[in-house]
Amino acid sequence: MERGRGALGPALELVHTGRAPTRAVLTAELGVTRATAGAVAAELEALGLIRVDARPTAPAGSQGRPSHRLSVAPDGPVVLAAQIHADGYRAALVGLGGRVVATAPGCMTVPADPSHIIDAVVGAGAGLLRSSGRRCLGAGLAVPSAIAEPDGTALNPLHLSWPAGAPVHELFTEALAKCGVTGPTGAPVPGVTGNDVNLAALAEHRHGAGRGARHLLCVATGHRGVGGALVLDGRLHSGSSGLALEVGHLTVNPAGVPCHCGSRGCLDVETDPLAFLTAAGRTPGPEVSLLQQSRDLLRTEYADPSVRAAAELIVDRLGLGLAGLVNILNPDRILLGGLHRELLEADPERLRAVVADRSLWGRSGSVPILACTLDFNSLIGAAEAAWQPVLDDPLAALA
Amino acid sequence: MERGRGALGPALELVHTGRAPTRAVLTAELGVTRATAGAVAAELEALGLIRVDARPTAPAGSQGRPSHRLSVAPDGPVVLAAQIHADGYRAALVGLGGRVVATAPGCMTVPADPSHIIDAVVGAGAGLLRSSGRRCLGAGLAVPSAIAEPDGTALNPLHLSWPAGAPVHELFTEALAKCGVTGPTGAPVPGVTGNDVNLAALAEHRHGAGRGARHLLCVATGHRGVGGALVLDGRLHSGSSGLALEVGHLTVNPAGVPCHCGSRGCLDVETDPLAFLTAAGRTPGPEVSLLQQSRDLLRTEYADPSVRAAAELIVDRLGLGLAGLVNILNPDRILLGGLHRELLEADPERLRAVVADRSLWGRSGSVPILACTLDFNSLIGAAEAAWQPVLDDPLAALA
DNA sequence: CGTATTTTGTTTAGCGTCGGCACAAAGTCA
DNA sequence: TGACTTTGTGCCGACGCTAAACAAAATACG
Repeated sequence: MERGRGALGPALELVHTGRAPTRAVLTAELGVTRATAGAVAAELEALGLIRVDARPTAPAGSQGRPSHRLSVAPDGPVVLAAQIHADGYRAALVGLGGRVVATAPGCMTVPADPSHIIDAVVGAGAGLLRSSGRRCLGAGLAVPSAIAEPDGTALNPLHLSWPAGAPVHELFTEALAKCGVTGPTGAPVPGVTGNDVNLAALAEHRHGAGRGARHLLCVATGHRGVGGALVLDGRLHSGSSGLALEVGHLTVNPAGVPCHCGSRGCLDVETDPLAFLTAAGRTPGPEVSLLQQSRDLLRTEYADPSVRAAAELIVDRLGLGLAGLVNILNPDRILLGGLHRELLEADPERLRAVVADRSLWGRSGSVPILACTLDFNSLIGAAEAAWQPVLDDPLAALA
Repeated sequence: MERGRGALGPALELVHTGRAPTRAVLTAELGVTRATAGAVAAELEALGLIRVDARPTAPAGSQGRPSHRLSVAPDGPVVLAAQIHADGYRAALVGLGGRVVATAPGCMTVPADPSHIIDAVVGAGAGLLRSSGRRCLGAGLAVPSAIAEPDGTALNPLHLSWPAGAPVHELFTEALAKCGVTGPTGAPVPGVTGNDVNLAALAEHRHGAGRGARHLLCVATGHRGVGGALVLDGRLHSGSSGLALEVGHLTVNPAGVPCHCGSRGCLDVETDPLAFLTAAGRTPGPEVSLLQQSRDLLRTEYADPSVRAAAELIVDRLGLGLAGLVNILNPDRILLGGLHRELLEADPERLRAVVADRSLWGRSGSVPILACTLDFNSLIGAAEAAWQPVLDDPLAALA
């Protein structure tokens, strides 16, 4: 008599996100009886997804029977996570709980042809799978471009020198089949594809600085342009065709530089690494990434008045853009990544003040603005997206 | 053995929105067996919420056994709907299916003191309830101001000359108790309060031009300023504290007039009725509302070049604002109300072209932009919000 | 005109999931 | 050592559904 089938998914998600360290809190979080929570935990353990400690652990200074700790199975199944960025690609195996199980050395090839690069990164992931010998339940790919749904084409892979409309999802699926990345049924695992900032936001919500937020807004800039993402009640909001949160074309400087969108003074061109370097009077070199150059500048020469002034200028513009987003989305937390994160950490108060001042209700209850905390959050996010079917229905996903 | 308790709410919602005209389609829509759908329908009928026709109706040119029509119970329970606007207030009783059962004559008093007006409108509604003798299950109030959640205070009741922060929800709840608007338990019915544009969007989604949209964006202007609303998967998205979709401060004219928000050229001041009248070179008179004046001008003098030019100017700015929202929210449908609706109908192609041109992915797949179709949509929306608990769990709401 | 077909609705039996409850286990507190 | 607190399990029944057979009411067709 197997019990707790309906609660299986929610329960796994609670353990996955670390919100259910014991069966007792699982009981409370699920709102079921102890009997059900126990059965659910037993079934998840039988499925090889979670581990229930044999020995109970007594928390200091508490009475009652000590509870057995619940955790993600250390040798459980994994998903293949892949990321393509301006300078190369990266592949990894990620278990439940966002644990990186194995990583392929990050390759630094300029990703010219989409099909080659996707084959290469999936090949690297497949190699990790073979050498680790672990079961694979899914695969996710993060790409620095808007991905149209449901076709899965990359609409603006600007700094990848890919053709617009590249069929990323199709290529990824084919590569997974070609490289023999198969699931429990023997068929190739399903592949999910997404924008890197979107996936990073998902990862931060599950395992990083976004934990517990109901309406999480994420804004980041890595190379050129600015990306945004919104996680609502734990699910990525990607709009009706995957193109939501293209925040780069909010006007933040009416007298600013022209943007390819036809307007001028867009967030995209006014707050990215190039804008910062230019504002600081530096000419970017070709050797390292723009993000790296601006990060270095910010960290080593913040005392220089011109650098500081440039940072403040960018912060003010970013604040204006964030305020606009706050007026529209009313998030309960904002996370910043890439250069925006560095700018926040350089002067947290200035950015918060601008946002509070320029958003309509900022004074009454201002929004917490925090830095992303997860390393490789886009990669972890790709894994999260791949885990989603398992979290939604563990039994179906393992069948 | 009562069957179909869990599916009760979804089933009622399907009948409520007219998407389940017979038990057969109810079966299909719910994804359950005919047995369950039949039991659910029987139970809803027993609760007095829906009606199952005694005689079957045979659709022309179809074989098989003709089905019995499902409809909302004509003499079922109602909710009290109330609306306060710049020129007065309105009260009505609304049944399931958005049917207005009774209306109090719209009162045209300038609503100076919140407590008096709310007492008056609830009093009018209570009078309707007494004379109709129908059961009341809830009450909703639409207000032309952002309403902060969860406290229910009106943050910017600008054209009501109310104090900012007026405790609208509290006053509404008190008025309901004072006027003896009681539910099945004998206790005063719960009151829900919301922004008028938000509620209008909800109503349009359930019964109007928004039917079937998964991501519905609504933008409207009635008097001064511009309001927005977003309905996601059938639920109003009001942000983490009820303040989302304050779309009025998107920049649509960098060289425009200053706005009270500190910026200039905001949607709020560049596309409202006053902006249109001013652009057409007219000085607004005090006798009728700004909306009425601009509507009259648009309808009767559209041939006048200055009027037409003003309309096109406003349409271009509105298009810019909508394009910004499309980039951020990626809705699958846009609905316009108030003057914006009139402007759309005066020249649909121009607005659609501007939005397609200025939104990032507008060319590939442009968003349908339609006019609101429901009369008194804010009022109906207040009723919808009041019906929500019943739709979520009919048994609990009737207990 | 009668029979087959199609579609709708109902009845009955049964199963899976969960809650309720009693009981057991493993610690702290006095 | 015994009372208390908290965690975990076994058993039973209730509830909410599915499956499948049956019944009903129309059209289609020979």
